[in-house]
Amino acid sequence: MYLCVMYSSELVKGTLKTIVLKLLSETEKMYGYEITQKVKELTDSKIVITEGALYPLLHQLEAEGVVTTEIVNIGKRVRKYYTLTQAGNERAKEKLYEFADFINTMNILLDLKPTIKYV
Amino acid sequence: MYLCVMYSSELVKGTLKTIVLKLLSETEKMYGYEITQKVKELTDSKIVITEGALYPLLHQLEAEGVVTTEIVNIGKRVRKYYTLTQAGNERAKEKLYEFADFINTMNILLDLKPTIKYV
DNA sequence: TGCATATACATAATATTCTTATGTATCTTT
DNA sequence: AAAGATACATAAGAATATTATGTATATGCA
Repeated sequence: MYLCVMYSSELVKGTLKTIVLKLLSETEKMYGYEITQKVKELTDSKIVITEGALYPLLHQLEAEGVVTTEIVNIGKRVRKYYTLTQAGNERAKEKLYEFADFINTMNILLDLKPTIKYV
Repeated sequence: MYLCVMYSSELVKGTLKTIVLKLLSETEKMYGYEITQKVKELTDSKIVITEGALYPLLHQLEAEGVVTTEIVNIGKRVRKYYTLTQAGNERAKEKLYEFADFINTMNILLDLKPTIKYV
């Protein structure tokens, strides 16, 4: 038994679509399980996407024409790859811009200071 | 009729409690309507808190012992002031810290810069 | 070799949290 | 005098997530 420091679910809730679109926008094609693992890895398990949240979202994105799918057989198992459409790429950009703007507004509201990062 | 550029409701959803606690932590006491106006003002109407969301939250916070209330008569009208308890101040700090950390994680995940430092 | 864990999809029941609508009432501005 | 602002409150409904469940294959290890 170990302590997993995750964020309160409310916080993460509204950002799932943004996260998924961003990942798809830079990786050409990904499948559902891969997305969950990538997010887990990149966030050091601070954000964990559940399947019950992800799959319905992916289906919704497909219905909206934001992504197209491609089913690939891996041995006897099936993988469903998702690729952004052109409209999907636009959607991803919009979502990212909106989120960045939202963070700026929240910084003002909550009085958080950005720090300069020297790499 | 004018165009109000607000964020998608999903985004704002999870942050209401954090916003309210932050405002209360720096203003000693506030009433509901005042909170809605303050947020509207500070965010240039980009974030608008609805009463249907705020009042139930305030009642919940009171039930949890995070705030205490004080009813004040203004003429023939009634105002209900909310003040953070000591536990409420702790809660506010926690929520702010969590949000700052969350933003940092999202920045890494979405590849946005710079990072936010909560002091 | 068998059992646990990981991979990989999916959906249903439930919970949470918000929007929208409605209700009451007073105060202020035009 | 009417419209809009102030000030509270709650209920119905929508959206989006959690939790639980189901199916099936693949892999690691004891």
